[in-house]
Amino acid sequence: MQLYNTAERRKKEFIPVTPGKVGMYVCGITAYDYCHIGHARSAVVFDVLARYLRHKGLDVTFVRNFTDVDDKIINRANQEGLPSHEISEKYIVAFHEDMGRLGIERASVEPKATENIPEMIAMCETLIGKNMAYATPSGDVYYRVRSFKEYGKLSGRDLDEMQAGARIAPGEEKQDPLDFALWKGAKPGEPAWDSPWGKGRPGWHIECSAMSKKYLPLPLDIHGGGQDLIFPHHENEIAQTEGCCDTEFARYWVHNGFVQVDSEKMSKSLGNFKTIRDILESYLPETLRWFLLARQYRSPIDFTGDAINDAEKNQKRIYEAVLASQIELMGQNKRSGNKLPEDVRKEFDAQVAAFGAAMDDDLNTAAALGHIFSIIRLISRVLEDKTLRKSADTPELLQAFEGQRQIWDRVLGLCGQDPAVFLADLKNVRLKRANLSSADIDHLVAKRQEARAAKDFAKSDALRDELHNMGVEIRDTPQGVVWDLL
RNA sequence: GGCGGCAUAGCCAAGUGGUAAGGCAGAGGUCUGCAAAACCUUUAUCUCCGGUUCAAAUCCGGAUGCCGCCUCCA
Repeated sequence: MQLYNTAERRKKEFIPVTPGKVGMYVCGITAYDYCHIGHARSAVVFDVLARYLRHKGLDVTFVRNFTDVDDKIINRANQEGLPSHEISEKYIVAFHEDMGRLGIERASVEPKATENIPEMIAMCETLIGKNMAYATPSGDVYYRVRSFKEYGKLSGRDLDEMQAGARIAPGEEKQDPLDFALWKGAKPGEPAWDSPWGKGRPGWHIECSAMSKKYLPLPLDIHGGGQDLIFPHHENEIAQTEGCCDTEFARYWVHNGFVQVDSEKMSKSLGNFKTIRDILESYLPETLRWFLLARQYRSPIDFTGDAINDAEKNQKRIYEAVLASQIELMGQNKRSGNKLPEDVRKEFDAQVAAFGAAMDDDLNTAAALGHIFSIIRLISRVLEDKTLRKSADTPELLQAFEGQRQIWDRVLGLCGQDPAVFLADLKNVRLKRANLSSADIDHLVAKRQEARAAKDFAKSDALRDELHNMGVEIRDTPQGVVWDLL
């Protein structure tokens, strides 16, 4: 498959270092708040990448860390008057809850920074020994950026141009404005660990270098994260790991694009943060997942009411088709001797192939979803046509469809639920959103049925209009009346 | 100021050299007491200008607009 490598700014064939095995490291969260939709995107993207590589038969070791010691956590702890580890533990639990609902599989290893302090200290010592880092009198350790010749290669930056804008903040003891902290001497009240430089805590960047090196062989096949991490975080990781180990750090740098909300960047100041749990008050988890996969992972995506509603409509139609197909398969309908037209099966196979080609092309889930829809439409067409539906080989086609559905579930985490359950859940969440009750609607529907039975169409149509104004659509089917939300 | 990205129909969104996937919305049709749902049919020359090529949405140059990173951030 082709994968876009940020370091080279192009797609290239993905070839693991060790045939058949993939080592993948993705920067996880700093646990100081509930996860927002941006975290959800990153998690979904790399979840799908891992699932797809496994689907292709590769043995994937997926490491996703937790940063559980950091300024933001300490600030939060001070605000709430709690120890910092209680804050990080709380939000790690919340992370697992939220991501579990979104169908994110657990990583192979989920290390916490605080459980790998000795490895971080060891890396700092090695770098100091190589004269690539230095300790200061107050117990900080800084990386000497000028000592790493290739600094800037991932993000395409030039040290001399960066120099101009860089400054040393008051209180810092850097030898060069561009140097960054590997280890921070402890301030009173902060969590701290013993080190050769006194009590302190690790800098953010060294965590990922130490944990990736500990749990995976170098070079990593894939290192992932959000686009914002390219600089400085990933650039610094490269400097640390390559400076320390004299080996290439990662073969493929994969970065997901940002999520915007109503065309604006999510930020605390704008107050437009959308947490996963907020969204899941009003939408099903799989709908959010569909929304996030409906665009290529590198593009920015805009979270809007229309966009998430679109995702919901799409899923509804697909699950309805799945339901119809399963009913047909379980039924004992008499089969005619006719075969399906050749082009039906041809089209099915072509769309299945196109799905795989899309996934192989830098995980193009947006195109892949398009092909799912083409298959859905084909299946619906067969089920809609009385002759095609009864064809001798229709069950065979529907079985093949079922097989694909299972692949979509396994690879994308979509379309895998029992359709009746999904559609019932969907109806409930939409009722909740519309602030309507099922019982009230049933009552009006029953009244309309009475009028219809009495052939009082004026009254029955009036009731239907009333329901329509409430946002409820009536459908008269051979099996009786059903209603649905608009 | 430095680095990078994007610009495709009313909306969302694929497509990196050979004459524009898919979805939503819209239009027409089948079905229906009338509807609805479903199904069928249908809706674009790709921001602008110039260049390369037999051939460009796709490559190159320029213009305009939007966005991200450069400080914590998925």
